Amino acid sequence: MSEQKVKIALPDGSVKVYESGVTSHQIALSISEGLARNVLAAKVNGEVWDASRPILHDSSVQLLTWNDDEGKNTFWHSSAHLMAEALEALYPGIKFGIGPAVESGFYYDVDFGDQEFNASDLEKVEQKMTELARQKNAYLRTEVSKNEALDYFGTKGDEYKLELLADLEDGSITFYQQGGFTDLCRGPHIPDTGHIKAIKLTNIAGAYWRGDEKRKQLTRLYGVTFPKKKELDEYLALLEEAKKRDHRKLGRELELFAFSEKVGQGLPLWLPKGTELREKLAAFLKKAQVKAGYESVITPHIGSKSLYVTSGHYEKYGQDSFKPILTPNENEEFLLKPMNCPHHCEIYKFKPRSYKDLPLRMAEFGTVYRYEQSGELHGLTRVRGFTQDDAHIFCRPDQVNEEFKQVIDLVLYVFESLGFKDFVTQISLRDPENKQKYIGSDDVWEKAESAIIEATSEKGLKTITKLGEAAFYGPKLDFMVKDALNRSWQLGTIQVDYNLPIRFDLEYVGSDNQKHRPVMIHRAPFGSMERFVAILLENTEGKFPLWLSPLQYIVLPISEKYADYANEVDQQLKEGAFSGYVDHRDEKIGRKIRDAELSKIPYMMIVGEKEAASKSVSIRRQGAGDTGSHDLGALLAYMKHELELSFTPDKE
RNA sequence: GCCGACGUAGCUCAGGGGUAGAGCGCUUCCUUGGUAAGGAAGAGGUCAUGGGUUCAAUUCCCAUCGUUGGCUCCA
Repeated sequence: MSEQKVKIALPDGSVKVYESGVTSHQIALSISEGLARNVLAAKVNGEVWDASRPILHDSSVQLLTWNDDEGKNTFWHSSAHLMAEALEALYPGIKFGIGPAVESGFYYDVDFGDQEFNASDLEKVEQKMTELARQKNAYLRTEVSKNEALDYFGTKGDEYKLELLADLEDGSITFYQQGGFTDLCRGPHIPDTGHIKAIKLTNIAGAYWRGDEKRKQLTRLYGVTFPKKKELDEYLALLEEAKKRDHRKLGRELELFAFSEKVGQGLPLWLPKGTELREKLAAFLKKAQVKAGYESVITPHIGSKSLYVTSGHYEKYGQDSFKPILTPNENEEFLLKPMNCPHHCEIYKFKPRSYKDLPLRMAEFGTVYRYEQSGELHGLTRVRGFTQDDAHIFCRPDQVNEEFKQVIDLVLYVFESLGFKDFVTQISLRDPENKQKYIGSDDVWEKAESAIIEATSEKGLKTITKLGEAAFYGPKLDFMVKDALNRSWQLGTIQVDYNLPIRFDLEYVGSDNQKHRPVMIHRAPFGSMERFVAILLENTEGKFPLWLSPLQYIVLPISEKYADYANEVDQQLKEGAFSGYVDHRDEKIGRKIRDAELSKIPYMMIVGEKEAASKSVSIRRQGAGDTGSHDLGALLAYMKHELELSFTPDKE
């Protein structure tokens, strides 16, 4: 093999020979001109490279375009540089933090110094970006020494880049330059700014430098760009669509829940229909829990401060939580409960436990109160008073694995029954750099973490792992679901805890007649009723299956003449345990149908002369239009059948 | 908590230094209509709250409260 040739393996399995030093762009060009125009970067031996970077050795090459996630990523990262260039041109002397691509778009953190910048200036920046993009400036990669780099940003006076440089090793530092802007960056980048055809700067926000709230807050500018104007329009249309699924809007429209300034921030009021929905969800889970061997308990909303001193909650959160409530004369301190586990531990201690009693599975829809920072409150997803579908499993160490796997099954059953298909399972571990955030010894943490890792892998779950996301008393397996705007929320959670049993001195008598320490598994398949309902709303747009829908039917008489028959139908449905009502308004049928459709009621039953005469109803399913006339008795049987099916996943 | 934006009728929103408007909803009347909006009339607002500037503030300024997009946090 000559030194001058390289073998390039392409994803289709073909291998082609090129001159050494060939670029991905040239490879693309050898395939087709159109492809070459669209190539943004290339994956060379698994690493994303600039399309213009010479390939010197035999390699596998995957050309990346806008249709590849990595292509998009590169595109947006380059767009961040373009935005920085525009900003520097408009606001000389500003300093830059970091500017990465994110899930949909990019941002750059900027220190504007004394210069004013607000949302209304974004348009100006967009225009400048468009102007610079049209210049089709190439993104040029240069390798620099650490000293050169320090010198450049020292002269420029950008302390943020200097700080970033401090952590980098000499010999691995690259600059990228396009037009008049040079940035410290490991790349890769798209060939030139000309690819960026549609630009939208979406919002600005404060963001702490290096995510540290003790450090300076920079201005973060978010944006998104596309290679075609049409794609930007589609993206904006998608955002508009997402607004329709906003649970706060749906909660108001469907009269599910509300907030009142007078009651207080983050304290939801459940309206009758929302309560109906929530109670149906709770009943669904309770039924599954009875099958899985859980027992229900009820504990008070407050507990003596000493309970939380024992659990460690007071030490970890006492400063940031609602202050203790005092008895009037004795000044005894009570806390609003932030978690149910301490109460459940006390139930465990009610009497001596034998190894034969375990596992003990204690479930409670327990309402808890936490002082969440005001800036964090968000609709029903982040509130200060909420109800967990909580349970604690007290078991022997040899039972942890089996119990944990059974809980995974329960969570999967719940998710499946409610139609959540796109969820991510996340193993949330302790931050090894920051152990003082947690209680307990390394030894028990290792046991708990490996218990989770083993059980999830035995279940064959595809997981991601995040450090620093554990609870203070133990690691978790979290089930994350996205909202309408693609933001991830933790719903289900399962936690292994060796610590609270020690703190509460929980024991059981083993077969050896010795005292042993049980292990606790904390778990909540919904997470909280509030957040679960919120995410369910965003995922279903409020179009609930029959069994969940707060209103299951509405009877629509053609005119007031058929009111009696409508009432008769209503009565029979009520006797069949369905919830709904008759729309007796003095409106035309078209109007009644429209309103019922918009209220997302699953069954609309239209009754008029024909139906009254034949004891039938004309059925319209929400979203599906007229489905013809049906005998009332047969309909009731069908609806009951539909309910049965709903509780078994994988129907239809 | 921090940075930014916003707060006008039940809802969605327009307006703007001289004490307010639309559509929907609501009430009443007419209409008795067959599968996504029938017609008419009417009621409804201390323009979030508190200060300041001004002859005059809902409008401008400040603060507070609330909402919201992020950041940080999240038992």
